[in-house]
Amino acid sequence: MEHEETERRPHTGRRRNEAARRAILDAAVELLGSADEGPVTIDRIAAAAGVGKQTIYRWWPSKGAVLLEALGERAETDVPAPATGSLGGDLAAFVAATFRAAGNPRMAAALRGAMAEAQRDEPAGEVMRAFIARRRQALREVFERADLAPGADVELLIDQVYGVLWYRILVGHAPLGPAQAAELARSVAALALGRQA
Amino acid sequence: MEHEETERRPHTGRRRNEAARRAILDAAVELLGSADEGPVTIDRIAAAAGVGKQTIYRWWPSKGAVLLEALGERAETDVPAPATGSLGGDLAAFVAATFRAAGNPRMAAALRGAMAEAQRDEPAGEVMRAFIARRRQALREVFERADLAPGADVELLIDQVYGVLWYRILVGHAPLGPAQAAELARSVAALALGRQA
Amino acid sequence: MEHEETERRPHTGRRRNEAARRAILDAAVELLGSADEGPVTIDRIAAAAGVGKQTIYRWWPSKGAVLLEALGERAETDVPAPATGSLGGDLAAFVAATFRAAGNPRMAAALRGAMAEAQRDEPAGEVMRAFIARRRQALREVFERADLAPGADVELLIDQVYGVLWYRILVGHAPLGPAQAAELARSVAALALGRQA
Amino acid sequence: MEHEETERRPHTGRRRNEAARRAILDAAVELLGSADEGPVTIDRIAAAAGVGKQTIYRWWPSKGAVLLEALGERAETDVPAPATGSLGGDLAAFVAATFRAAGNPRMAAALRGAMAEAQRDEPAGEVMRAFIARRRQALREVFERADLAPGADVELLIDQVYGVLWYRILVGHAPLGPAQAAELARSVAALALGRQA
DNA sequence: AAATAAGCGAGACGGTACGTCCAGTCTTTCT
DNA sequence: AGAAAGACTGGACGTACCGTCTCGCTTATTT
Repeated sequence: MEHEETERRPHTGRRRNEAARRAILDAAVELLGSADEGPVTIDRIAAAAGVGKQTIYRWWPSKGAVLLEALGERAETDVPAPATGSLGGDLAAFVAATFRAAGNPRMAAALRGAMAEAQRDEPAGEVMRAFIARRRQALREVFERADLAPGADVELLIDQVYGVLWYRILVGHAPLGPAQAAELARSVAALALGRQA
Repeated sequence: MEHEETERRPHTGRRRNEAARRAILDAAVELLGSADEGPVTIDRIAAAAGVGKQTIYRWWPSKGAVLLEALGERAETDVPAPATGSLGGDLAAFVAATFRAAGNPRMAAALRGAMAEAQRDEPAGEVMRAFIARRRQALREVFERADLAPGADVELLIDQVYGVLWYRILVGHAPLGPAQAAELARSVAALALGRQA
Repeated sequence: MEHEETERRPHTGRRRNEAARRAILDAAVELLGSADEGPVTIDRIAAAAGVGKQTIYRWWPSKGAVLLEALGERAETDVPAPATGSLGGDLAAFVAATFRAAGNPRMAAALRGAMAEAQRDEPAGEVMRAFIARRRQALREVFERADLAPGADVELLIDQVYGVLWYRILVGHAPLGPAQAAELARSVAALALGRQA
Repeated sequence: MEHEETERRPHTGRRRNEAARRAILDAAVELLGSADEGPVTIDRIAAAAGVGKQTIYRWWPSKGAVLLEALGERAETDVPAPATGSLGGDLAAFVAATFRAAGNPRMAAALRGAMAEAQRDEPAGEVMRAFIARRRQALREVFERADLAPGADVELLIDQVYGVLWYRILVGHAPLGPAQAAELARSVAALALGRQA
């Protein structure tokens, strides 16, 4: 945890806050991922980030909000928008990247903790909804590029992709591998295009 | 403990008080549902049930386990197995009943709380998996009565039904009304039968 | 307690099990003595005696009462009344025997626990006062056999013997050896006889 | 973490709240004294002091330690060191003040509870020994000012004063009035000076 | 011999207090 | 003025005992 952060952010007063903000988010993701070492507490995030607790509460309203913002940043970079030219291809690429990111055990643990937090903590719930909305928008754009069957309900299609993903993350009854991603993409593409799965 | 000394002394001492068990489960659902009055604590469940805390901990490993067992019982009675003669009809009936039960604000609050609990508490997670497995089995039987398209993946179909349901319960971005139930049922039936949605 | 309401129904049913009573008292002393293995609880006494808890509560009003009765029996046999012919000799013998009994680490632990119990539990307090009174009476007889100085206050002399003993048992700031016994006996004898210590 | 940076950083962070410390000790004595209203619990001390439980456990190892520290402070002020010029006078004054303080029913109840606590709780026992040692030292100074008989054992004399006191507090078989104090002082002075009582 | 009365070991029960842990806030000191 | 350190209130947690209350069984007395 306490690597030599020596040169930057030695703790001087004044507006040196951006480095602290980064350290907090990084520590949060780090701790969320390594779930075996006990629960993720604010004290532990602060200690890992080399930061006072008050510095966390200055910028985020609650523990859950920190965790979700940390995850949001991560997801953004892990799932780039694909453009293969066909809905089937785009969907396959998108779902595969999403499953790959979420299938990482540390990330899965983080998402589970974040979703649990969002159920209890209203500020965290808000951050979760924003996070979810951004992810849905990314997938929506995939569908909007395509020539969908008449009557296809894009919101339901999005729900079917993310619903299956979250359901599996939270319950853990099925793996999140490439094969599962492909099959889900195929199934949803069939619904979208009005063709046989 | 339970090695087979069967023949002698099958049980000594006072028996488990079934009335207390019922009171605990009922109080748990009751409190989970009325989430606005602060968090659901073991002390409050015990007080509401007129029971000592130890009596709860004697029979359940954690708070979450109590809540989930309570929910499991409730779900069992709220969603009877349908038999309309067609997959479309059965599925429509099943999903409608499920959405109706889960759409009840108290039940939804209870399910959200229980799923959150399951993420943090390993014993609760186990009970949640058992609960989920029972619900999946009920839906599986609906599919197994029908003449599915070759290559239809029943487990994925089940995931799509419950995935969408849980995703909406937990994120709250879409209602759980009869119209939504019907549309989801139609969509999954199309996948199952290999026909156009 | 259950005196003879004689005429009707002299006694039906199973009789009190004397072996159980003995086992309970023995287990109590045993556990009181071995203080290192955690606190002496009713459950542990019952288990050690091979007896149900109810059997203890049928015959004693509280935990403390059991412990004190157990100790009382023990003390009775450990300190026989001496008769050396002189107050100095009798007192020396009596105090020496008392110190020897109370100096046994197991016995000391038992006495400490019993006195603590007596402070919190009224029934135990009563048993303690009875126990104390019997011990005082034994010592009083030693003084009454002697030719005391005029104005010697026997009750105060008794207090000085047992006061020093209990004080040292409870606080543990000084040993309870033969030398200490002899010195205390000499000091009190001097007071009693109105001579120089 | 804590390598020897000794020289710098004498203390960071919020300081111990002295007002809270006082409130806790005062509440403890207050509750100990009014023993009729049920047992003295940590929760009740905390509530009466307007303090979180953790603040108590941060500074004292157990309930008994709190009670004893509270009593120690009280005793210090209740029994000032006398200086009448003679051992008999000093002793009479000291014992009278001590009996008066301990004879107060609230104080007596508090002392009984504290001694009981000290028997069960090792940390409390330690605090009790420190308390006892301070009281003994105060009395020892009375003796050391005087011209004692050769061979007088000061420690035994102290034991005889406090032994009788504690014995009567704990067993309750005799009052703690001025007459009793005077008689005890006279008796111990006689032993100390080697004269007739 | 059957009926009736306890006593018994086992162990679940309602309660109460314990001591621990975290969240989120407040305060002190250092830079 | 802003940050780290860390004490603060509050409140839930899960554990430990107490003393009571059944169970199913055994042992004695009465009919």
